[in-house]
Amino acid sequence: MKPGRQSVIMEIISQRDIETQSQLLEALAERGIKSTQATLSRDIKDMHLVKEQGPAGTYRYAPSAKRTRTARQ
Amino acid sequence: MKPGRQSVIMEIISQRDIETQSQLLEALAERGIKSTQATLSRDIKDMHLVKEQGPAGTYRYAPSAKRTRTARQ
DNA sequence: CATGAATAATAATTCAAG
DNA sequence: CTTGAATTATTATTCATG
Repeated sequence: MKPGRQSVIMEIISQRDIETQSQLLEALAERGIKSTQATLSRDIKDMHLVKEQGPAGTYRYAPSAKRTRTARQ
Repeated sequence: MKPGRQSVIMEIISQRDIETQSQLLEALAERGIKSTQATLSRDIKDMHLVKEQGPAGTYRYAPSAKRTRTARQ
């Protein structure tokens, strides 16, 4: 289930600002993917996503600049 | 005190891997700068630093790719 | 090896206050 | 407008379990 979920996570964060893992959890649920915060924390680490400061004063998850070639993709 | 502290934070994270704000707090203390976790959290936001996955499986603070021109500096 | 529930650890924010 | 102490919120990890 991991690959599919991670693809959808990418889609979601590219489409709208996600401030917390809870929000991401909800967004996934809306798309029929049920998971837990623990898993999302791991996915975020896997995918090299980072919580950055967005345009507004808010935080949001985004891809890290450096995509290490070490990890697949 | 903010400007000086933030400069030193930049130095520190460019020199060694900092995994947590507590570690950063200690590193600053070593350089004679005393602060608190609350302030570091704010500095990190100000400076657009992000907690990214480092080479090892570990996390570390690093500059975000996008330096918005919106904020000064 | 991926995951969830629970927990521990960490980080963001609130609430004074200078 | 910056900060610290305390608190809340959020995230990482541990400890099973499939």
